[in-house]
Amino acid sequence: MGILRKTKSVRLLLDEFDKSSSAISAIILIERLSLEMNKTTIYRILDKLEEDKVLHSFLGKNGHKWYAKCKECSASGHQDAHPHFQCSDCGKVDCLPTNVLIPKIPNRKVDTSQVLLQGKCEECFV
Amino acid sequence: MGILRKTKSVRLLLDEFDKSSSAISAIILIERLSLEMNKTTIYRILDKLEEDKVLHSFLGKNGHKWYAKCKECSASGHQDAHPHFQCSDCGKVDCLPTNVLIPKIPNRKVDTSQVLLQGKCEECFV
DNA sequence: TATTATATTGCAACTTAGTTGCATAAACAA
DNA sequence: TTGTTTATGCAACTAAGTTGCAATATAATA
Repeated sequence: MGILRKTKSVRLLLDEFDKSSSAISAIILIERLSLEMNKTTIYRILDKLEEDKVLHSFLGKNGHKWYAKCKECSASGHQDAHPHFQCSDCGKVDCLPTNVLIPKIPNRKVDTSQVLLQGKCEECFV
Repeated sequence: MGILRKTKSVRLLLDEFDKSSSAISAIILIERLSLEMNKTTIYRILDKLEEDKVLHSFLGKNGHKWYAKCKECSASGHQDAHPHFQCSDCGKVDCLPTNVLIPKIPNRKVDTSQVLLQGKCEECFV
């Protein structure tokens, strides 16, 4: 089951995602909210928000978990077929509005796909 | 610098990749070769083989590192634009010969791209 | 072949992202 | 306000991957 009670911790976490349009990693959240709540709480709330399809998660370049607000996810069945872009300079991660065409693979059933692009973001690419 | 000496450990590791056409995770190698060599040695040799473009690496579904023999990598500049497929049932990982078309992203420079597909593989998809 | 310089290995200890169990505290319905 | 259930904090744990260093194997040179 997902989120059942709107606690202070849930509100604080959601605030962070409302503040920025970029994705946020669990590590960054733990750092940012270290005075407000425990890391265990953060991991648990993130899990639930994902279950509730409020957030979607994916892995960044080091295999660390990132989260972003779901927009078109609920409509398309939470497929997250959009690519994620991580800047190799500043580390920032964004969801790209583009859709990547995943080719049909013979004899296999593709359920989910993750596309991670790396390079220079708008600010670091001068 | 990459591999300089053809040691017993290097040969044993390369043997594993010659035996199977699938990708192999560092964890699996550590398990398989536990009697032959130390995990530190395995991580170090994998690093060097990747530097030498003999292997390429990518992250599986849990953020764990996987390695596969390079085939067209050297030609295309080690871009690894091919997708990797991980079976959600048996866990096996393969390089797919297909190429995924990565769309141009305005105002950004894309250097590398990773595509991980998950679903049922040929054997588990009945 | 013996010697020597250098690369490689094993080991133990460490780092760190994420998880688990349990006692306590906060939500919320009645 | 009371009682039931959910959420939280804490400490301890798990596991992938890393680091420093002493010992060993490789390969070039004499």
